[in-house]
Amino acid sequence: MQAANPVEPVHYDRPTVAVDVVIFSLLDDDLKVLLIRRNAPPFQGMWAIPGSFVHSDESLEAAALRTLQEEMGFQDVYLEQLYTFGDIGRDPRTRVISVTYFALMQPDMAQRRANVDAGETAWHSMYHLPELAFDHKLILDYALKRLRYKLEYSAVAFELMPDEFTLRELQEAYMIILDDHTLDKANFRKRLRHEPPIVEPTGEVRKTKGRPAALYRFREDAKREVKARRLFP
Amino acid sequence: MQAANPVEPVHYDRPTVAVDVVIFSLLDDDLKVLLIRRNAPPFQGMWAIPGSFVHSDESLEAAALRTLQEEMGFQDVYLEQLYTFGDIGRDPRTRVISVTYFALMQPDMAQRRANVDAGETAWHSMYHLPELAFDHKLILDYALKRLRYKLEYSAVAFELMPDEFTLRELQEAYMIILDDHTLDKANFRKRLRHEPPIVEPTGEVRKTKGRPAALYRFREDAKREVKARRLFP
DNA sequence: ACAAAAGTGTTGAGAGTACACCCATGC
DNA sequence: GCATGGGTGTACTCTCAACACTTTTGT
Repeated sequence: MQAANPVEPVHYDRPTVAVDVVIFSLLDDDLKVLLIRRNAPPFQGMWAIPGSFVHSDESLEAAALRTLQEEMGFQDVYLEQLYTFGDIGRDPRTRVISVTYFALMQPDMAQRRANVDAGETAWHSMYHLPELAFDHKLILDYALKRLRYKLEYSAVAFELMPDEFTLRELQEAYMIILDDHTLDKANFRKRLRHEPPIVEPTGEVRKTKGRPAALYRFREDAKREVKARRLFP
Repeated sequence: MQAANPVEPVHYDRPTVAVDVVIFSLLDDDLKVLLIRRNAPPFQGMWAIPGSFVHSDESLEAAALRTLQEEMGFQDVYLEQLYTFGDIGRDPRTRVISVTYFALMQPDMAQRRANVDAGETAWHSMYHLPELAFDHKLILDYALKRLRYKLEYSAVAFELMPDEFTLRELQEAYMIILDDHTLDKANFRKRLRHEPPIVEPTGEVRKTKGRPAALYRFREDAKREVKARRLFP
């Protein structure tokens, strides 16, 4: 709105603005994304990322949180803006600009989803996606790229893990998200010990078959670090 | 437009959508950004990032390119989407959602700016910014962060350099952008030799006082790489 | 010869990788 | 004891920062 000659924006033909939220979770040893089946044209019967139109009295992030509330029944998750898609033909009905977000949800949250609204929603594996409406395949590809990328340089993995976990479980999470099941156990753990350390033992253990595994939690300062280090505020 | 129950978006009260473009260039051994002085309220007399409202028949990128055309008279620059700002009160007149871009411009381009439109535009040092309208200070801070970040992992610097340059000039560019004038010459050059090499000698030299310096250019494949490696398409 | 800037080589510390090994528990 | 997974140490390579050094030009 900062044209050289500022004119009241109302003179312009305005596009519609939506938010779409890519909601990730780790369930059943797989990386899942929440999708909604469309029950009306266009793309009727196909799956889509949950979204809403942005109301004029709410911020973009508020609209994304409202979408989470509507689909999941709560909104305390990690949320980060992804990218804004605005090509002309992306919605065949009318011009829609979509500000996309991605959300990371702990598995216990993901499971107590109450399927709040009437629509048919389901977790889908990112590695076996159904046919998607609009340009949503593109959005998911991009979201995955960003998630993987953030995994390398920050401690976002925490947002997808339960409060307590073993180091093997954490390593599994990395391997699932990166789709690389060859990570070396010893080296993975060495990286966790690097300064500053991001996990700390709880003192408890989890019994498995074999030697019991120590339980860990994420350090509070590491969590703060994730937000501070955001390159995309 | 992907709500669980798709409704024609026209039912909603729609915000206005703008693009704002942060245009960087290296001039006079300084990192500069193009700003426009506002000649009407609000924020009259303050400086702002160039921008336009998005027309309903153009993509976001097209709107950003049109803004460049209007302010600079041409549009062949590096352009990348930055972030979308949509808080409620950011424009006191009405609700405006701003999709921001950042552009990198070679110095010869930046100099032949014909001050195309009537508004007062000027290059300002990123290190001595005037008071800015709206939330534009925030946008600039973020753009600088992203530029610095991209400098580390990709070869975007090329977009700010002339076609031919000496290695010292390239190092100067890095030091200006990173605001770190302690880079080691030998180590800087070693990094440039890493595979894959991103510069190649032209065979020409530039006379300075002292030993003449070999001229280099960026390799075409390195330029392509910059776009391919975009984590933010 | 000297100043000025271009350009290179050497060294040592630390990070990443591959891989082998030891430890605690249940049966 | 042995299977099962948890947990660690070592040795090798590679990257990178620090710094000293050599080379080519103009005056």
